[in-house]
Amino acid sequence: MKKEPEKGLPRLEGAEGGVVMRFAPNPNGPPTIGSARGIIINSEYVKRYGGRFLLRFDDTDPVNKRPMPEAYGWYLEDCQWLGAVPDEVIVASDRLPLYYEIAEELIWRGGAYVCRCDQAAFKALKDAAAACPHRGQSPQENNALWREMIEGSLGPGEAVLRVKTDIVHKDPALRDWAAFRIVTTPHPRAGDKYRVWPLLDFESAVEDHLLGVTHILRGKDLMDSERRQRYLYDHMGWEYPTTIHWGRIKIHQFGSFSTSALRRALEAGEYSGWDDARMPTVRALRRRGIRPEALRKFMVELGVGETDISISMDSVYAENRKIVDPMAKRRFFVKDPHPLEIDGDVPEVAKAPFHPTLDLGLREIPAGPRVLVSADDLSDLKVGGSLRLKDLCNIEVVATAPLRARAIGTDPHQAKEMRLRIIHWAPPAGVPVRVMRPDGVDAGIGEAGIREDEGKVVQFERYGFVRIDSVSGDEVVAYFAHR
RNA sequence: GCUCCGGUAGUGUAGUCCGGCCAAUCAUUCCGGCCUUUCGAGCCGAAGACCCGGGUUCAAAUCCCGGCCGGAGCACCA
Repeated sequence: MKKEPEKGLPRLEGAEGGVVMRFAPNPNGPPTIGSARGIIINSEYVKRYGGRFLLRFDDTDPVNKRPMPEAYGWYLEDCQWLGAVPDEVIVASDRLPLYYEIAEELIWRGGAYVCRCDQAAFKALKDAAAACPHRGQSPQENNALWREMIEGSLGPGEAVLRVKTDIVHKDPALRDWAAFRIVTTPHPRAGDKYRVWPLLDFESAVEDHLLGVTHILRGKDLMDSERRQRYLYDHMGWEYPTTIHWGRIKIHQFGSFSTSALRRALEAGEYSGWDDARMPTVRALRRRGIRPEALRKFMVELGVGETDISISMDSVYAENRKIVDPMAKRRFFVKDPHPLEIDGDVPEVAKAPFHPTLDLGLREIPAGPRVLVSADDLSDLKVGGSLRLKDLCNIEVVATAPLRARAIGTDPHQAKEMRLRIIHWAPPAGVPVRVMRPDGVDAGIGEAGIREDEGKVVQFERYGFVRIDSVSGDEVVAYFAHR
């Protein structure tokens, strides 16, 4: 029996009655392209089956992956921009009392114990599949020690609460994992209100149950996490949600990156900000003029396979081009401008269409006997050679250095008959433009009308699509999207 | 060392659970050609893959075993 081919995302097991799904980042930086995948796929399933999409901040490490206060808002902004407004926002660091309650119940149920081994000692025992001396403590003893952890008579490193699993489990990764540890470093949000913080496996597992999450999408690297968490669910008599794993994602254009590494590079001054054109963040893509629909389409087509994948931004760019091409005005931008003197009849003003196929009207560009052409086109400007300046006139080059030509007509049909190469140009009185690209910065002169396009995505003809980021008194800054 | 997961064209992806419709889907990329006053868009065409070896079967991308390759976990990180 064969099924019809699925298009888009694969069916979710048991989702027919609606789903509750969450995206659960640590806000230690802004959302990256990888985060976008989580945001988009989770919210896409909720759209498809109905239900609730939750945004939960797993911000329970004040030290190693210290949350950034600004990042909470960034996630909200980027979710909204991606068309995934959460139905509810949960912040783990606001909810420690809830976790304490459950921890206590777990202790009384005999599912957890306070371990006072030092880290290395416990690891040695664990690797030998041997129980530590504290494993046999009674619930009463454990509860007393747990109180000491919370009340402060035990210091960091002196005790952790462990969930009992199977100390002889063949996979060492699953043996008696730590659920809480003592941290006295103040939390960016909670300050020094708490000194006992849950670890991911406890916090995430408990929240998923509390929130009624039905389906969890997470990285393959967290497969063991699930197996660990199931012990907790068994102790508590809870039912574990359905899980789906996906492989690691690597992007050709950005290589491997981690939020922590990006943060260090940023702090070292290597980037202008989290929305630097070179950054693999959602905000950087937005600034460059990538449309959210392009990202959604791309992510849905990627699917949710367990294979580790290495993707290229080319596919995102292709999707984006389809969206942006029909609406982007055309503009002239000349990179590395060189002056060109033209003898003869050159129109004082060029009238050029804003779009090659759509009727978006015409723009007027001041021209005259002196224009600028790009250094990239110099190789086509040889003495005796002729070409067409797009929307202006046809010329024959009479000299290089300095560059000089004579006008040989304005008719585009003539150019066509002569099979002239067509290049673009800019007026000397144009506006200086800087283009911030993932691979560097281009500078040049653009037609003055670009000043009207602030915030818009336009196409610099024969150069690529850009978003006009800012227009100041004497300069325009554009962010490069793609060709 | 122990444990877990994966391997379909350059890159992704469908098909794998329930073997035959798969001489293998779609997208992107690349290469030709057409069209176009942009090196953009559009149109047409082409190239390109089941990791390897055994086994089961009338029949294997699909099931089984072994190998190889890749990724991950074994944190008081997420």
